Amino acid sequence: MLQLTYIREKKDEAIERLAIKNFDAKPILEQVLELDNDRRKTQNELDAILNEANVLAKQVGELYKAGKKAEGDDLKNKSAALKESSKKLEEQLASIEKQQHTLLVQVPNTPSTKVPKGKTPEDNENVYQEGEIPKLPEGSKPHWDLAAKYDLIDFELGVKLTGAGFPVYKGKMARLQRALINFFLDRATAAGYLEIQPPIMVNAASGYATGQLPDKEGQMYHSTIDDLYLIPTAEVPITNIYRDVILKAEQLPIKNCGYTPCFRREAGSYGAHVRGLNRLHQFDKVEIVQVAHPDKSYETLEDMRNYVAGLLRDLELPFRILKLCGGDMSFASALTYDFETYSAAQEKWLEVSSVSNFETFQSNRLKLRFKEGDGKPVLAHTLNGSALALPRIVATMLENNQTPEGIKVPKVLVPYCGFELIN
RNA sequence: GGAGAAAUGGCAGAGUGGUCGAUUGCGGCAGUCUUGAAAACUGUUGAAGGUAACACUUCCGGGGGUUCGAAUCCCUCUUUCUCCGCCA
Repeated sequence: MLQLTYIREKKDEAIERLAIKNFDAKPILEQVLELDNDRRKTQNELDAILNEANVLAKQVGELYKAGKKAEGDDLKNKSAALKESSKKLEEQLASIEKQQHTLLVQVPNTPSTKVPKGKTPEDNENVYQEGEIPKLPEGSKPHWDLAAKYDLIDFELGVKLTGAGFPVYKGKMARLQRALINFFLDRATAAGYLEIQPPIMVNAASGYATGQLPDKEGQMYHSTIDDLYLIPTAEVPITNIYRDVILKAEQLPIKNCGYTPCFRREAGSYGAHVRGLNRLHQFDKVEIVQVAHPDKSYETLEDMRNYVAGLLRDLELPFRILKLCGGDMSFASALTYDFETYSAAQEKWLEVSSVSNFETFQSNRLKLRFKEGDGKPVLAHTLNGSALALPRIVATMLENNQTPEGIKVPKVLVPYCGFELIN
């Protein structure tokens, strides 16, 4: 959610920047400001009346104490009249605030000045590429065929147990999943991230604070009996740790990481391009989250970008980094880097990580602030990134590393899984 | 799941209808003393809205109510603790 003071002071800048996200903010922001004027006017009126009522109430008390009952009763009647108008104004104020909030939550975050213009993924800027695109020999297979050939992943069994998009990993593949999770967590802790094991169900308040609710309600699995949601990413519980928190400036930056399964309903996305591991309802991911000082958050973003690049390098996967254009960015992000690995048998790039700076967009809703000395609390910046999501890494790994003898395991994972070859 | 108790500022903990945004202690910050530190002493120390700055308003777990007036009384929800039951 954008900050009201920002809209008030820099409306034109906000409109201009939101245009890069192809969002026409003018009408909605003007309405917000109009409501803001109403809000302040109403608040002032209400405050004046409440003040009068407070003064009267005190006087009534004093008069009764002094034994002047008749005069006290007189003031009481006066006070009762004030109450009616204050009640009316309170209702009015609440309604204005609600309208304003409804509008505000519809406005996406303003993109950073570094964000390229554009509408579709084709307009994303390819800022970096590394690693050789492997040339696979004749007869190479996509990962779903390899999974079947070596009995690694059973998609049909998942359908029997749960439904489509809930695969069953078996034997060496299950072990490899575990190895990847441990490898990612070890790397993150070595880089200074505190490991967190959060709940994988959250309440509605958490969903609202990180922005999954209300607009993406349909994307989450919802246990209606207890009104809890299965998390779509560890970002939700880990970021919500800092909901309604005022930190000290010295505590920044805060670096947390966590492994969780992630659940996504992904309603309405079916077809050939989601075959195999490409898109699942349940998958595993290690997430990194940082809370940063506003002056440092873009440095932090570059750190996180380099960190993720290092993971892919160590896994020996060819990858590229895209700076997302305005049209392809998420609602809440100010700047996003997407990481894609090249899946040689499918002959396409697969998104494996997304690293973003949200600036104050999340912290405004979270009320996540920090204090410098005796200063006023200031909103902190939040950032997060996948480091990494497993399924597409596995897909790329299986396809790119296939040999006639079997599938080679990257060296860094061998100590974690205890084998060099899947056959 | 059943019975009882509780929820107050960073923490501990007073406050049961009137001047309480709240006694006090600890912690934090500033100062005095000291070469410096500690100790001691003095002062200061929540958040939101609002204002040029004041003023003013709101907040004592959340929501609602009674009253001229609520941290204090009532209703309701949530959470925590104790006992019992069940259980990995």
